[in-house]
Amino acid sequence: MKMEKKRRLPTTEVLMEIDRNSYEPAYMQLVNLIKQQIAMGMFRPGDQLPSESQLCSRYHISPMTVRRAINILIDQKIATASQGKGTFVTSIKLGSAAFHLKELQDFFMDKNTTVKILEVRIVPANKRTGKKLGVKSGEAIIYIRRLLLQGEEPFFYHKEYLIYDPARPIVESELEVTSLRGLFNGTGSSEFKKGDLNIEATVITREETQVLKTQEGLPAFRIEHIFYDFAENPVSWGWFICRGDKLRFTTTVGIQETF
Amino acid sequence: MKMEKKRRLPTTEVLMEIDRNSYEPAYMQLVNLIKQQIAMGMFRPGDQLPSESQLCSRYHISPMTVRRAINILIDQKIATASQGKGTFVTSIKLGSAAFHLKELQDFFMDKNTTVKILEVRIVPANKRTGKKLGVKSGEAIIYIRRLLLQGEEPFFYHKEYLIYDPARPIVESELEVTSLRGLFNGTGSSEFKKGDLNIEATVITREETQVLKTQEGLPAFRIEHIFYDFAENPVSWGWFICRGDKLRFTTTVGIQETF
DNA sequence: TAGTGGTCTAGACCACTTA
DNA sequence: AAGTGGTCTAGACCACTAG
Repeated sequence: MKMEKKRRLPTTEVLMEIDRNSYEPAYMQLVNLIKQQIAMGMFRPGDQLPSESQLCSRYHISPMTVRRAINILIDQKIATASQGKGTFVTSIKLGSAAFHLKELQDFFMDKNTTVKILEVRIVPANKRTGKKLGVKSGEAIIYIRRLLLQGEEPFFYHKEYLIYDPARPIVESELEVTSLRGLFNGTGSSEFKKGDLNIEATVITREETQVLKTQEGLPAFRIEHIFYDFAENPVSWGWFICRGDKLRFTTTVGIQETF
Repeated sequence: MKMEKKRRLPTTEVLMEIDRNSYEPAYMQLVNLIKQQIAMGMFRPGDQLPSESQLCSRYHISPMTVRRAINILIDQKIATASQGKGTFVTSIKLGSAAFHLKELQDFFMDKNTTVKILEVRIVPANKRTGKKLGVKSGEAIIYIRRLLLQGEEPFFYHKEYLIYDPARPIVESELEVTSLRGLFNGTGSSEFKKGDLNIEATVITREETQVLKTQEGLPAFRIEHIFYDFAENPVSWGWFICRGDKLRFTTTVGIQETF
């Protein structure tokens, strides 16, 4: 069965050329052309792709253009190159799969999404929060609890501890959805240089049932975050709890259908 | 506070040059140089980076080399470019965060990891499995249950439904860890063209407590997969259940410390 | 009109692999 | 020695944006 396919498919050979008048750049056309050939089975995982010079003369484009196309295939994990040997089609790797929080972004961009501030307080840091934020136990920090709703329905519960800077008053707008939305799409003022994120599976606790209007023991995601300023000091530590039935992450490995 | 920093930092100016004798390619040196300048606060989110021609003359490298460096910054989501306007530093976006299954890969590459086949059967497809695998209800398919252990400790429970091809006997080796390991690092024979993955939060069911030696109701991840062959037909559908206390995904957004 | 990024050329030299 | 990928040059032309 496998052999039969391997023998049959190459007969449906495509002899496409690069269209120099297309709006689509030559290097992109080449990327898609090679992807299609892989998808059709003309090149199988492990097979060697034509060398750069072969592709140059075959499609009448310069080495740099071929190079660029191949680099794209390589960082899409579709091919690997090794100097002196050649470029080879990779087989699909689960290890290369990545789940994007972009799916979460949609929640935040939704116009029906609102943020309800449940609580804002200045509190003394305890041992744990002090350690996370790099301040001494007992120092004043800001504690915020938010509830994110889509329409009437709560789906995210957010707790956050922030460095308290007496010189910088807590601005109302920072507490609203805008600050969270900015974090997701990058339009915020962004005092942050970097953030560490962490996703765990968890279950809804009794406290969370109240605000999320759901049942104790149901599955949930816990997305923890620490954000650092440009001096590498932590300024925000907190986490989102999201009902498991409201969120899932999806992705694809292997050849995508982008043509 | 913010203004003060902005005024103070640029005085610590770095005047590094590209070292043409370095093992590190010029374009990579430029990438890291710009990253460092961003990390130091010389360029803040929203700021415009020097134009390509400025970078060319500043560092005495050709336009293509500058271009390459900038493209890297762009697809690392550190900068955005728009034609006619310039290249700008982005603020960090949660939406660009990605969680990699590479962390899972470590489990599979571990030498202590073993696979115990709990069950292999030819079964008739029911309505649901038939739909997933694209066969009629009642047609014969393969059903496999595996348990993955690290040392003595079970951490993954895997159920899989496979297309049954009478012409291709079930090879013993395919049932062992090798086939799963190959899926993760790409060394397998890989009949698959692509796979769709899906992660949900869930809780351990009664059946799963038996094999995973844990308690009902504890949090867990459920990683579902469908793999397609080169003709785009589904050939495998299944899912992994992993104890929530054994697995977490981590990632970083913003400027990485790669220099 | 001047400046920006986006693409592309037609080579060159190097490092590595294989025979 | 021949073939491969990896890097880089010194320009060119284009499309877009802004004053």
